[in-house]
Amino acid sequence: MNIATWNVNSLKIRFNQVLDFLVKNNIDILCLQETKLIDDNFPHEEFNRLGYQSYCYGQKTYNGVAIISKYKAIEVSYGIKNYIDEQKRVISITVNVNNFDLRIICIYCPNGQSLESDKFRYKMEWFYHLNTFIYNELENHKNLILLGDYNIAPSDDDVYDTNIWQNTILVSKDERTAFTNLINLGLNDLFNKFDQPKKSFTWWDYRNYSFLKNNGLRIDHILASNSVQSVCESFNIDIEMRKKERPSDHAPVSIRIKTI
DNA sequence: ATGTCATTGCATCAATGA
Repeated sequence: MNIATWNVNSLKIRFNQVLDFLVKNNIDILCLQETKLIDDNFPHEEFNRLGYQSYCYGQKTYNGVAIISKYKAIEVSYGIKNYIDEQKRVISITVNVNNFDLRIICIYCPNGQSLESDKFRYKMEWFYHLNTFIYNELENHKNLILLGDYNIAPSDDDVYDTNIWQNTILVSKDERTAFTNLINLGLNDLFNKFDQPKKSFTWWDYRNYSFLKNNGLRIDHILASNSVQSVCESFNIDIEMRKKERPSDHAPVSIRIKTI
């Protein structure tokens, strides 16, 4: 079973690339971020035609998340439970595959802009509520995967230049603590389960030929509970999609898990 | 490297967010 996450930076613009990615990689479940589509405009029929169900939680202009799945969801939930947030950043589904209940949570974490900004305070508040939410989700779902754009590079290995990326947004101590706090709930960063090339990144700024120079950050992550980690067979960052014409600034990240 | 890209509103570009 192949499960992926991708910040597409507008599903409208990236639609054909998404279809291509799904088919070429035989993706079973894809989590999307920054769809930038209201739910009325979501292309459910087109995904249907390829054999996928789709679940969306979007808004105009900004944010927006969705899950595309070959398996029909037995449960769908929107947002972070008990946290009122106008920004559409979280959607979760449960699927049942061969009597294996799998909880998939797709997240688009706030960027935070700069450490002094109101947006940073919102980011920290948001992660606090996400943590409580995931704690509760883990109580109810043993097999859980949390995928998406975290807007946090967890360690200095996850940035191309530690001189530039030091005590700034995406790498600050507080943000890294928020990431560690999620791990401490009983999750594993599946990137670390396998040997990875040095300088593996998932996002490159559109500016300054960043991708050409591999000036990137690893901010898109797949975290999984122990039971899911134990059946995970591979982890891949698909940088080919970042090489396409008119690409997203993020590359898709995917895993393969043994279906029980 | 604040030298790109996507969206919106009312415009044939500026403002905003990432």
